[in-house]
Amino acid sequence: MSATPRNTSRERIEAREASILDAAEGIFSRSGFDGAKISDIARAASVAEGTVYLYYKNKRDLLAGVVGRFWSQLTQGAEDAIDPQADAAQQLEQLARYHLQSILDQFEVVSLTYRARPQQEQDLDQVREYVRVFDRIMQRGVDRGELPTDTPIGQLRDVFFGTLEFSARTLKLRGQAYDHSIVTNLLSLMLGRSHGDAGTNGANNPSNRDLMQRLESIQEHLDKRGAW
Amino acid sequence: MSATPRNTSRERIEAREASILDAAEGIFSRSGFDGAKISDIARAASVAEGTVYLYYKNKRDLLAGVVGRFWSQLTQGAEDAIDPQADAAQQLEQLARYHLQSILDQFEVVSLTYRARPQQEQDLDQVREYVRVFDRIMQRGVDRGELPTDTPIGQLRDVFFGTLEFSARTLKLRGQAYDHSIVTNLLSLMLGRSHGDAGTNGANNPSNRDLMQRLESIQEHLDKRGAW
DNA sequence: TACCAAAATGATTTTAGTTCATTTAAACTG
DNA sequence: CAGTTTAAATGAACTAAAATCATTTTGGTA
Repeated sequence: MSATPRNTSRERIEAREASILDAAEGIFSRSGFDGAKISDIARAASVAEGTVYLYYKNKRDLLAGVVGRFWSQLTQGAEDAIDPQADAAQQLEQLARYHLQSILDQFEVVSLTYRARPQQEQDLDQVREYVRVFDRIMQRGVDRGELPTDTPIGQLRDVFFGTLEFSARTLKLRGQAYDHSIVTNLLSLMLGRSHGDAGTNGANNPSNRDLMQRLESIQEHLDKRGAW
Repeated sequence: MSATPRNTSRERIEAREASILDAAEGIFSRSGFDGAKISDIARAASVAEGTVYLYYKNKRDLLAGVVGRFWSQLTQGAEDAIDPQADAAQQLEQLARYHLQSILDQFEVVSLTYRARPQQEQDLDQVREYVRVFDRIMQRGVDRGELPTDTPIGQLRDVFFGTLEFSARTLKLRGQAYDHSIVTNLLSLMLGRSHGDAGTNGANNPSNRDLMQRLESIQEHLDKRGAW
């Protein structure tokens, strides 16, 4: 036996790292960064305190590991949640629902993201990768002609994620649960009106597009429910 | 003389408290919460370490003081930046410009806000007060008929502040400065194309307004019946 | 079985937040 | 103004927790 031991060994090590991450995620989420003690995390992971430092060079780094894994998993989940056949608007709605639901479910971990930050920029790599899911949807929409060619993807990205995150905070603060109207309203803002530089007020009437979009979404909902 | 000594005494104490806050703001901004040492802050404020604890019961509380002062000052500045005579759209633009500029200028302090959070909710009082500046503008706009009566102020608040904050992060990340197009695009999203410096706001097509109002009343009707 | 290298351990060291007995300064009184 | 009281400030000492490292254990290999 030559390959198997190497494998099992690596598997064992990876399992141990994962169990440390799991423990850290739990303790960090429950107690926050400052409140979490390495000794608690070590105990929860069933390892000695020193062992934690074999895998992560300090507490910050451990937090970065937890946060990084969260965003990686979020990227994976987002790609699963999006129907490749759907058009840009539908995909955007799928992403928005998935995103809002996820950050509500794991609000504490999301909050921890902002602690990992200040200097170390490479901690954000997984966040950047996640954000690219949005960019791809938008770019594809532009390429297919479903969105205007001058769509400011970069700015809309901040509208999209910024709004969803602040909405999630508001919901948490008020002890409220997922609210689909947030997604619907956000999408109608983003897609319902034409964008581009302010000042060049339109040749086409955006209000009409807005109304039409709204009507269609209402009809769609009612059709599904057989409400007529 | 009875009043004067009391006064000077209080002034001296307030000055000392302010100098501790100034020192803390500087050190926290430069080193982050974890990196900042009380000993550094005390030295920067020219007081002994123990003195810091006469004014703030612990490091967290000191951070809350720094963050709270920032938001209070932001509220004051916002009220100064807004022309009471202007209409809702103009005031919103003034607030947006002021807000984006301020959080860019003091990005590190804003970031620290999210560390003060987890449990102690009353730390957010000053943030809530600041947010009310937005709410008042919007409510006044609705009351004056400049905005639709069913304007979802609460949701737009998250769009407004969420977008601006994420935009600021993006700018910081890319080392870019204040970009006015962010504000104009955000406002045209929030208020529709009727906003803008070109002034071609067309005095609101009345038939569209009628249509929209009709739509909203349909939606309201369906909402009551739980048809969604 | 013996050996080696990698992994794990936890007692020890280090660091930084917090406390508190003491000192210093300010305010009040007769 | 001297004496007394009260408040403010100090920094050495204490404490908790992060990080280190000499030692032990484990697992694979010959």
